[in-house]
Amino acid sequence: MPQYDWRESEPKWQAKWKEWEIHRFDPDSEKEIFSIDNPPRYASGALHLGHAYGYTAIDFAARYKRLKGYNVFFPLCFDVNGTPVEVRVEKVMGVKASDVPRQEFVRMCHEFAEKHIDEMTQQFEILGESMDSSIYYQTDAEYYRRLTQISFVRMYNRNLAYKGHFPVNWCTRCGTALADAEVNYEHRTTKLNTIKFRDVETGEAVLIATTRPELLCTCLLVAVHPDDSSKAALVGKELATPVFDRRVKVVADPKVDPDFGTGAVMICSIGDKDDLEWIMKYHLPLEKGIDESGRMTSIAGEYEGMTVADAKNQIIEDMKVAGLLTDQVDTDQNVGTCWRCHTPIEFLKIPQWFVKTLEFKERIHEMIDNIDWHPEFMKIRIRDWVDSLAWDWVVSRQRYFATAIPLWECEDCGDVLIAEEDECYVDPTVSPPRISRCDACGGEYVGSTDVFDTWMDSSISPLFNCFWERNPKMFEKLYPMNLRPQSHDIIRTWAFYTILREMLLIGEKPWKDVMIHGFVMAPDGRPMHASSGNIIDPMPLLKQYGGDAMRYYASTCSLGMDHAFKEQELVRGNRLAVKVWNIMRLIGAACADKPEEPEDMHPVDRWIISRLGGLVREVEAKNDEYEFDRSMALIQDFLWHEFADHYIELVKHRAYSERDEGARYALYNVGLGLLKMISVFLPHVAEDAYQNSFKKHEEPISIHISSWPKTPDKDADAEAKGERVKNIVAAIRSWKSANGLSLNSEIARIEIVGQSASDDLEGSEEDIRATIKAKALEIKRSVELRETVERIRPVHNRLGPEFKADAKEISEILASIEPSSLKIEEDIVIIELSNGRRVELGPEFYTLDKRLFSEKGELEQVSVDGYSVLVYR
RNA sequence: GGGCCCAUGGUCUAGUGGUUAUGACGACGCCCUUACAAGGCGUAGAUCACCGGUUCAAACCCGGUUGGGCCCA
Repeated sequence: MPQYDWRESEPKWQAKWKEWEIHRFDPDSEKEIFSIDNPPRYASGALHLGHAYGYTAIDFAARYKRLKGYNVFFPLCFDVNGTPVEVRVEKVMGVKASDVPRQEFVRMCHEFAEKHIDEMTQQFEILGESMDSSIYYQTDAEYYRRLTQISFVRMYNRNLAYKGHFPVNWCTRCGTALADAEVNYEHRTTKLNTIKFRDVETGEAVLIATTRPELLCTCLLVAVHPDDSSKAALVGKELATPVFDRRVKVVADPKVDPDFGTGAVMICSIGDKDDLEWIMKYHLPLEKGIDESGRMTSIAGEYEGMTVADAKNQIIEDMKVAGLLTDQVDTDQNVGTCWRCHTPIEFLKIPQWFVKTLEFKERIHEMIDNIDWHPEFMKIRIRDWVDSLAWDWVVSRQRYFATAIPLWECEDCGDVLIAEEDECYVDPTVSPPRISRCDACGGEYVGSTDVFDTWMDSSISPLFNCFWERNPKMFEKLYPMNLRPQSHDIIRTWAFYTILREMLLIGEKPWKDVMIHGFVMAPDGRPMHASSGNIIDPMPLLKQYGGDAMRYYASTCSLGMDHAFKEQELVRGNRLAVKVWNIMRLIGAACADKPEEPEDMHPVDRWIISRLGGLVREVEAKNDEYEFDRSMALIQDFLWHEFADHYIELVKHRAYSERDEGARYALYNVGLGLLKMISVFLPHVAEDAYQNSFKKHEEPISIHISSWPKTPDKDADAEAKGERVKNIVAAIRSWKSANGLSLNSEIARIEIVGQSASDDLEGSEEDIRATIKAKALEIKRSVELRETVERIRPVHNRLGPEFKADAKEISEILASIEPSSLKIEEDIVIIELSNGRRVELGPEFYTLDKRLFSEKGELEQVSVDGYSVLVYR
């Protein structure tokens, strides 16, 4: 007996798909396009479960749309930029970026990333992802970075980008500015120090609590709450700081929390965003106590040159010795940290390039509203983010491995010489400016050593995909794209920046739909973190279960939600693949020649065909909303139970020996329809089964470029009839099993008793008899046997609307009636309520479970769908 | 502290006003039905997180509480 072996099958079909080029986007085709703004995979090398799930969810959309007849644009792409690569190169190569010549370091980064790309491409293949290498890109290539630069030049020339001189988030370890989106907040415990300021006039001590005593050297102001009566006398006074003896004024400000610390707060330049607000509000000068590398400046006097942490410890020690520190307690704080290295950020005033954001909030909102968000509630998240923005987007970084900012600045007067568009791509640290001397002052132009935030590259992925600035005709044809798929953690970055950039550059939304998927969590439901030791490597799982099994896991994850990883779903995925393969093998055996649609078909044949049509419509509806978990649940339930357990069992007797055309036609077409729908999820086993059982009768070289199944009109009559046959047969099979009989054991005789049984089951008699292996089958209107009521059941949804408040009591009385004492006349049940009211209930308000008895006991009875099925052993 | 989402048998999960509350994995029992024992038929196992409210009727709608996740401050 042959068995499905995914180890052999999966690599075989992966190689064939490549050979056949079936995932190719055809730029010349007239077919409607479905384009996917695929997230360029970050060039880190290691595949994690989140990738395996996320890219597979996207692949579901790609494969579905291909079957629906679209010319699908689904690029293979990699993101090869930025600090993470730099950090890893520094670690792996044991170098520091600042110690190596700039171009040499950049070259090392390129090479490091490049090494991973083949491996990552292979990982995608193992997962059966249908990305197209003919529309490949990677973000560190000059063909890509050229567009980043052109887009900046254009924004600069339209006054949408500018150099700003105000404080920015600064990572002292990475030595670069960071956007708000790159700042994470971490809970930390730190010391809240109560220190003594001195009233200059009276010499009295004034206690102030602070977590950052090292910033005393830039203390500018002390604030108290205006309603704080105990501090009212201080307002307007002048205080002297400890250690540095700086003179600062006291003001009353409602932002002060009178219950925190001592109720008096010191304001320095610049400890945190609150300080910054106060500095703006009171027009205080900015003093630079900390430098770019995180060391104290000369303002800090004897602490100059120390790191922030050392300076803090030292100043606390010194104050202790001097008796200026009165108290130290633990306090929780949220500290902003660098997204990459988790170093606490500082606010430093270092000139940076900005892209205007704040003045476009309204237009961004309009753009957001014009996009379909899946799930819908993700729209709320991006709206909240837009509303919360307080600063423009800082796009310059003081790093190396990223797109160069294409401009030169005059050494003397700061005049900016921006590159011409046709100069791009240009690295101004290498290429000389086109004008050697500054027009204004004759000074020398020096190339900018700043690079772009890598989101400046990522946020034009739709423009790159649509051949912007390369092929206007294709751009017209492709833009806007159909779908942006991504995870929810980068709504504030990738999704937001892309909408902003395309709005500024094109004036139109980048995509019609956005699909946001969640995270794969550890099996315990907590996030996977190296520090928690709960990271699951998908590669051994892929080796153990295969690509289709991993894809099955992905198909169980609902859109937008986080999901605890469950290995049991891979087990189930394996089993489903085997089941699919076996079902299709049976069909192949019965359909050596292609069945034609016959004039007459049995009710069960018409039943399964009609039901498939309904399923296809439901699956389409779910797929169109990107709710692939819903459609997979529908498909597998139908395939395994309705089709395999019921329909196939019902027609086996006809399909083989009799070669009944109706059965073969239904088997073939329902089987192929199901196989197509499931090929979106399990592409390998679907291809294998297609090639084995269908290909010889079908045109398409692969199931993945075949057409989506047709949807025949609903045949309500056949559906009702088939359902009854199914239930009768299932009940008898179940009865056999319960009685310890093997399913192929013979039964002497079956009688099916019911008012309309002969009409209902017309044409299905032989399907029933042969399937349950009864020697004789008879259908009767009634039977001369004693009938007893076993149970009476209230119909709640009829009783409720009719009897309102009394419904509950009526239900209880009905359910409590002893069946043997029940009196029914003309189908009317009469009961009496506790309040004395007499109620007459028609048959619509209750159902009766009945049982037939033979005095001799030679038969058993099974109730199903209102029929009595009498089984004579 | 704010926004969004979630809470259903041992585990994961379906279920947006009336159901004997779905299925999967696991457990147990029976059955080798010539597509499949990686199968089939069953059994056990859930006071639907908690407290209030709306309603004739709530797992489902509303309010609150607790716990978890994501994002932000």
